[in-house]
Amino acid sequence: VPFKEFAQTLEKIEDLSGKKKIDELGQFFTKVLDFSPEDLTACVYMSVNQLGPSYEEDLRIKGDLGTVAQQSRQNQKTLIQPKPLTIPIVFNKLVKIAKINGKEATTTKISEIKGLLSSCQGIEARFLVRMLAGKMRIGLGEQSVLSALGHALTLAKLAETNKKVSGDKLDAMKDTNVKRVKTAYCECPNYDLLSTRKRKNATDDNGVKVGVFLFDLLYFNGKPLVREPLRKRRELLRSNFKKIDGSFYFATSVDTMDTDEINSFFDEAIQNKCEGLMIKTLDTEATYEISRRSKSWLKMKKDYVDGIGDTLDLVVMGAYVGNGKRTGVYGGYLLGCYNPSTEEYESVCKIGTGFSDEDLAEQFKILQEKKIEKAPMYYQFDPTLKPDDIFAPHLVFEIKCADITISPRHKAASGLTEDGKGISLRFPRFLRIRDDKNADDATSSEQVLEMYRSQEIFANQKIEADDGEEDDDDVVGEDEEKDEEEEDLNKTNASEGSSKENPVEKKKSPVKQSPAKKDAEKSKSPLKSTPVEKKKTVASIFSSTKKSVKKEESPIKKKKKNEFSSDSDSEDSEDDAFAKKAQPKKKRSRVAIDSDSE
DNA sequence: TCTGATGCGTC
DNA sequence: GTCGGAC
DNA sequence: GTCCGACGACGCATCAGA
Repeated sequence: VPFKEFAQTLEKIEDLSGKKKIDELGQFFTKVLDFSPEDLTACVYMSVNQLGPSYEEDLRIKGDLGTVAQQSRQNQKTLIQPKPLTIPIVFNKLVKIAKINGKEATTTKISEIKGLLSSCQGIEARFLVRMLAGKMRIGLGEQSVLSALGHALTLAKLAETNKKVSGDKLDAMKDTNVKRVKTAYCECPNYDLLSTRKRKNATDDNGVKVGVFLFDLLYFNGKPLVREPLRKRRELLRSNFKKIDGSFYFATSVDTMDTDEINSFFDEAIQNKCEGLMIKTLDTEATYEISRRSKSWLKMKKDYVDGIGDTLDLVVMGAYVGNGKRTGVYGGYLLGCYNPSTEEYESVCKIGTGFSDEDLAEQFKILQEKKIEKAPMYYQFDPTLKPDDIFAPHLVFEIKCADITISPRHKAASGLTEDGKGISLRFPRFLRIRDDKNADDATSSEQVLEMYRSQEIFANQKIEADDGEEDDDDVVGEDEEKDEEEEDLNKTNASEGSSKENPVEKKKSPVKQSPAKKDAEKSKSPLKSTPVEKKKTVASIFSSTKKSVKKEESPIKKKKKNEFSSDSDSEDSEDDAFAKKAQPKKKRSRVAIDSDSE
């Protein structure tokens, strides 16, 4: 298969929308199957920008090679046209490059890449560069590639048997084959967890005890269990494996249909330092599907509830230029809290999500007038966080986060802690601009520290209380108290003023969906007492104890905030880079050939 | 050989 | 991990 | 409801450079 064909397909896909992307790729795969089926594997991998199954040894091209690739592009004199590239040539070359290591590895890789690039013609270079940069940006990912494969198999089969089928029938056949492909994909035991992740010092001498909490069984004695309902998988898990104190446990769980029980269990989980619960159906739609969100696996976390969870008002110290669909506006910001005693702003976190396109456009405009030459003395941040643009303290963002953590990079409250370590936020997201606050009204360093501490105290109080007992039952009873805890949660909210424009706190459900199965039934589950209308579904709740281990997640649609947003200005930055001159400081360009799931 | 920076994976 | 946008 | 691609903190392993 000529590489050019592939590149042209990618180009088309980029311009198409919706299902047409899948059709296009499906047709390409069909052609491949027809002409040189042996190339199909490489084609599939390259479509998802991988060099092999992820359980195999790391086949990732490292170093800042994406930029190298871009830059070396301009130096191509292209005097003679080398012979055309093919899929296997490119694929094998990339694998080879990825495997180079040892002394001079980077230099060798660079020259190999230059070589490959100079063989490129026309459109080929663009996609090669994108592959090296780790971002294909054609709006087509793993799920769509699987669908395309299903389509291709259908078409190939039909061609082979010389059958003709009409529209609806064809679509139905495609659907079945897509399903087959996806099921097979789930059943192949090539999950990441099977690859031995090399950790040099597995014995953790930080005093932190580490344990594995088993919660599912997908493959046993050579048989995939993916199509079995959770109840059965769990039964097999529990009857065939043994708990080992200190290392292997079964995830703590409760089987119930009662939302009060769920709420109690949730509270308990939080007190035990868990992030929350996974709520799963035991029997209905309870098979296992990877890489997917569904209603039969729901995540319940405290920070999903409006008005609960940590909220801070932080000053925009600087911003970073946006990439991809954020080109032309800022893609993220550096935020800080205010330390009144030193009159300094100390970085707390960067922020890059929660914005609508409209938000970003508006902010870009506002901030142009606040730009200053260089970071003032009273801005405290790690050099590695240096923003592309720096602003005078002015704009204040309200931010929500899941947790407050000690940070190796950020400076917040670093003058107030014993060890001089700073504080940062886990999973920060933008809520809105606080027009009503000046920069020095922002959350103070002291408040940030206070929030961190009360979070710790909160988590500790229960642990101390029942220290010594339980801690390792696989089925946990329910809790009793819970009201005082919610108060504590509220206390950590630093945006007192919020209520101003938010007289009525719309409480959002703390439940979101997760990967696994698809449609089940409707279920809404407010944290506060209100019982839930449920059909016959049984909920099974998982959580781990103490220093928890967690997995799985997913979002449920929020409310719509602004129904509208100005057109997104996606631009092709590397193409621009070709046209112009070497992109001067394209910091942080990722250079893996990757995609983080198999 | 050591160390600081950073790639890349986890959440 | 979170989130918004397009379909 | 799905899928995709913007973006977060942080820790380990690795590599360039001393």
